[in-house]
Amino acid sequence: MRATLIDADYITRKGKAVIRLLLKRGRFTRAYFPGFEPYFYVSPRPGSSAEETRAGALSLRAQAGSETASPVRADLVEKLVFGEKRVLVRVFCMHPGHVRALREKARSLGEVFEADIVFARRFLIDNGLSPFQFIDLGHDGKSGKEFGSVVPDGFNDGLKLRTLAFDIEVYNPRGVPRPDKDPIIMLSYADEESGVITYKPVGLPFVKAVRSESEVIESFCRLVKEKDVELLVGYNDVEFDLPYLRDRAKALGAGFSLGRDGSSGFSSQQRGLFKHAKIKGRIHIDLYAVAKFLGLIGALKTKRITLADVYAELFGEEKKKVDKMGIWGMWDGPQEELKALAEYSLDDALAEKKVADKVLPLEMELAKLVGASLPDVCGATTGQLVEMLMWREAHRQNRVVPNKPGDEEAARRAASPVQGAFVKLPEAGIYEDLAVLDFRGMYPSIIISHNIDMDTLGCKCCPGEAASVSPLGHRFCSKAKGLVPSVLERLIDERDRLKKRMKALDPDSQEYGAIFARSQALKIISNSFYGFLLYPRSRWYSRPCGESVTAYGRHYIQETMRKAEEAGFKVLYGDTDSVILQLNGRPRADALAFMKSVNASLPGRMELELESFYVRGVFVGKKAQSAKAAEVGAKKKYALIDDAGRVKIRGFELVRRDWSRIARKTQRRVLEAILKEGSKEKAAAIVREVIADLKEGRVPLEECVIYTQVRKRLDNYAVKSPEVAAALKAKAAGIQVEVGTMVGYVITRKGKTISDKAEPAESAKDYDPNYYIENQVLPSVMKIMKELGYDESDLKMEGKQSALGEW
DNA sequence: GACTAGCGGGG
DNA sequence: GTGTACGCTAGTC
Repeated sequence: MRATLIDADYITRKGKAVIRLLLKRGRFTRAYFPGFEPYFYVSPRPGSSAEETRAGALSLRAQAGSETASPVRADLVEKLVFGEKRVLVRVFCMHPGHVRALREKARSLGEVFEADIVFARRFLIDNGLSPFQFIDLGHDGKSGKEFGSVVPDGFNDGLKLRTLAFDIEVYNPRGVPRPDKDPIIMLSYADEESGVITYKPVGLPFVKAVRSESEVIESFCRLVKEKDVELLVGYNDVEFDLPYLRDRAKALGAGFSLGRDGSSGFSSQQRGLFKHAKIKGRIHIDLYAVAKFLGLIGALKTKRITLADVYAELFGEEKKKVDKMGIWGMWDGPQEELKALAEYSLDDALAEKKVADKVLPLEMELAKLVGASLPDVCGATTGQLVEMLMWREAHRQNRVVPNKPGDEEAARRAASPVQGAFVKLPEAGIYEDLAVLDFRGMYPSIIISHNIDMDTLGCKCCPGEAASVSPLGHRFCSKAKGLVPSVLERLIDERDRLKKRMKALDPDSQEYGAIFARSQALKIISNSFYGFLLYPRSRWYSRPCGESVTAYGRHYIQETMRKAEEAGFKVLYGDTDSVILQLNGRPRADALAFMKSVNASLPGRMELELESFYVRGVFVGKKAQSAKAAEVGAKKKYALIDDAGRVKIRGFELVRRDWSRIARKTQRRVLEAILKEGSKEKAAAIVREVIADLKEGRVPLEECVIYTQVRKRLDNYAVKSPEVAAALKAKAAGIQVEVGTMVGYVITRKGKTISDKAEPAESAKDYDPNYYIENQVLPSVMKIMKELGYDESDLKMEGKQSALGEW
């Protein structure tokens, strides 16, 4: 009988641990696996034999809580310890709760390994099991029945979990709601259907009115039960919604059970940064943690990880918003306000559901890949994900897992950064006829091609040239493949295979979507390995390995640049893994031939690729502002245009909303004039024209509005900046302003200081031309124009051609 | 700059 | 639960 593995934990029966699996066979069900014992390894200290150490281990006694713990047995196993074969003592314990105490005692016998892995995860690793895998139970699979073997049996790729998103609204007359006093007023939910539960009649078809707040809470619990929810989803509900529900239920004496066994609500535990809420028999995911992870890896660009911002970025549309400080007023207000609140509430749950459907496929692929449960994977950092995978891979290769560093060691590592990538800064100017070449997956391919690994480092078996010697002189073995390179190679090979398959599929098909998510997961993990080598808490930390990777990177990019110059190209720019060449009138085929010749000399799977040819580009030089900035690498700042007129912009602040539209628009027009027509004179003319328009008052007022978000309560601002001044004026005029509100204001002619002159967009009558010329348009275009030889006075000289030397 | 403290999301 | 984690940035000197 096959079932899909969802998660694993354990229960205790007669003093022994019994692994308990959460499975899906239509519905969620449990299966039990007795007989799996916790264990750890002891590496005999020098001078002691394995047998002596084994005997010593067997005589260990330790106090674990109220019990006296002792090993149940110990055997000898051969493992690779940092690349060397050694015989280790494997010490089995009666119960996971005994391990902590016994391992401390065991340290007297030698170095202890793998004594700090969660028991259930140990089970999954040792049995080659991953969540979302089919497993064969070897019997009829009746719930609760025990079984003696589990066989991995392929992945359940089409798995659909019954997912419910929910959200609460709370009465908040004092700003921050107080769970002992302020009631939950609405609760929204969304799966295939959606609705709002409340206790005031609202008169909307999706709203169900019950009699009391208690009934709102109880109706929700009933809903979860009746729908037999498998995956409950909220947004920051670990910190807010779930505890609030629990606290209100307690205050009201209402029932509150979410667990599948009907008895429990949820339990939360601190997990580093995040809390994690567990609901018995179901999966619970807080999308806030997921969104934060996506922000961390660059998959989300929004700075604020609010549901509204995340939704807007993922779907390119705004969700409904209300002023949160005014929620209590809407609840107390007229029927229309109440309706608006219900609509907002519903939209929260709907938005969560859409976000979940969009982001969870990737998290599920990550879970499959690293072999950890969905809740474990959601919100884990990339370092943690790589570690999870590495435990599994180390086990497969019969290698012992290195121990985690202590706090002081981690701090020491963090305080010792390595030299980063090479950057050749461009000379500012306009250039034509360009080719962009870059190394495909540079750092991963360096690691694989040079077998960079803590165990292959310092090779003595490969004589002379046979080893890979990094530019820093570190030697890496060329015979025995290291764990890191071998895992990385497998991941990249797998991703290449998937990419090939994707080419043959319809991008809208379900299969394509599934493969895309897996390919994304592989990409995320592959790209995390370099960081993992230098991540201060990494078990596989190796400064020599990490610094060798960047040293090789600098070597290859510089070599490529040197060869390009040799081949007659002009190297305009180079950064980390890419170079921009000017063809100097030579055919594009020459650039391709050059690329081919470079590739012929590259080792292993390193490969230089053509990103694209470009007709024209503008580069803005950026001087390194500090030693630290130079180390990190100067920001890419250039814009390119290709044959088809597509513009590629890097590093320019074109889209920031805290500039007025006239400033942003002019900056864009200037850049386009340069890119499309190659004319800095045209660009200068545009600037002069805009300055004239501003002076003559021809620029519409709405182009002068500057938007800023109020980041904290207005009375908390010590300095009265223009946006704060405008916000205060808006508030005085009866407009709601709270944290998060977008304030639009215009700098007017009236007043002395900038703050005096700032007027809310709604009430502004004119604009101060001087301010918009000097503080908006000129600074934004000068970012570009300065580098092309203009200074501000050139652009302010209306109509006149400025005297410019050649540059 | 160099360093520390505090916050993130939610209503 | 054999366990534990971050990173930015405003504010200060």
